[in-house]
Amino acid sequence: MHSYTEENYLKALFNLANDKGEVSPNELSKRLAIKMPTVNSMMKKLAEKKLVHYESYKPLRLTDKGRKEAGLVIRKHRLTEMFLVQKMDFGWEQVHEIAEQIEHLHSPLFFEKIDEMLGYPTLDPHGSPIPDKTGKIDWVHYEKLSDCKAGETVKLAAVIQTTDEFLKFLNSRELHLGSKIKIKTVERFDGSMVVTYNKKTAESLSHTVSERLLVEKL
Amino acid sequence: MHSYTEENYLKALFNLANDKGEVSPNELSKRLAIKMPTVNSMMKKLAEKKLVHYESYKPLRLTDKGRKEAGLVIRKHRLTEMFLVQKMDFGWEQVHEIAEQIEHLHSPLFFEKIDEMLGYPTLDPHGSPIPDKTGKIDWVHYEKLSDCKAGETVKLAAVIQTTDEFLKFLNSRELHLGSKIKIKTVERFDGSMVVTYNKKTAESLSHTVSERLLVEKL
DNA sequence: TAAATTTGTTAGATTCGTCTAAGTTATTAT
DNA sequence: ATAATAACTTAGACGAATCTAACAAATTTA
Repeated sequence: MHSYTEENYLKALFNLANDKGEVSPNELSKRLAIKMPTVNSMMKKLAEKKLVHYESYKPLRLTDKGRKEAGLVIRKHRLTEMFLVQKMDFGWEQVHEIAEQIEHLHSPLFFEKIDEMLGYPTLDPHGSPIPDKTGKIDWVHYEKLSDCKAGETVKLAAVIQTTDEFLKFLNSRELHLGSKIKIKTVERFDGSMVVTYNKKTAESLSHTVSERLLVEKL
Repeated sequence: MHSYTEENYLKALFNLANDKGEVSPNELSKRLAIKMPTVNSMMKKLAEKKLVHYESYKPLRLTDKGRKEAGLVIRKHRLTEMFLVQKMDFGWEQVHEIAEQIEHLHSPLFFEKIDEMLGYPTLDPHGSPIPDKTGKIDWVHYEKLSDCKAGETVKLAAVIQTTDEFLKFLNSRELHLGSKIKIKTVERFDGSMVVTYNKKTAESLSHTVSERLLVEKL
């Protein structure tokens, strides 16, 4: 079993991994708000445990084992978020903090029960995929709303970089997963969009917002 | 805020306290399965924090502050147990382990929600009182079944020393909180009792069992 | 390409919670 | 009442996870 701390490093490595699966020590240090030397020594420790590939001055990569462990922690996190929203009536902007703690519980029974109560969900409340019991993620390809063109109609499928403030912002605009969005115009200048959704009058979305919204084309 | 570890010491002190509110370092050491010197230094630390009264070679006592903090941890534990049983359909013998972990979460919101969903319960699934939001316990006086006499009819109100095995034993005998128990005979020799309950034929309960069952006289 | 900057590493210190070994005080038993 | 035992304390070590200071390598910029 891994410590609370180790689990957090694994999760961060997983979440930061680019298409090559590589993460720089510096990125990791910033993400965790932990100084580089600490990260460095933890990477050596995780390398000892065969969870991370570590070589001096090279990017970090999770091993298959490390990726699986990370996936299982993320699974617990996302199942928990789903449970909090669906069974305990929390808002999608409230659940991250709580799930950050519950994800570290050691109780297969507890998470199996949650999974069952939820009907074995595959997506969390923000539209992110829930890893399966082997830690694997079934990646679905969505497009960023910011990559869509005027005239298209799309459905909001997932939200990324889900900070508290961003989710509250979406709440205030009544934008939810599943919202059907029609793109009226796209500004050349700043990439902002005018859109309509939910029978409402036109709303303007900045590029900062639209690149964090993942959509499915209809 | 107190650490996970400190919370466990406070809880153990609370649970071990006798009528004088005193606990010996040795008892505490045994309960926590932590060696005496470690307990000793932790007591000094908690004394620094004004959570424990500590004097060399004297019994330990929680301060008012310490008792409050302990009560609040126990509150979270018992609310959690109630939630697991009532809302997640766990058995009363399954919830202790999970609650031992969840009790250390730092999220007032989470526990308030649980409390609300449960309708502000005052007893946990084993009949133990749930401390209020100030950490205070509303002690109710029940009698031990072992102190009752032949001919009496009582209602099972609470179970103490609730180990896994003991609760499973009660399950196997179909003894639940609320069961109405008629005491047929009491053995002089070993204190065992023959009782009937739940329309069943007579069952024999050893003294070891009956002294862990708290009852209300009817 | 050489200097400046950023990134990464090493070395050594600190805090927390634990331990063992050894000594001291209190309690129990003879 | 003294010896034996049990309870308690002190001293010192250790691993985990963190830090700062100083140095080394890689990258960027001039």
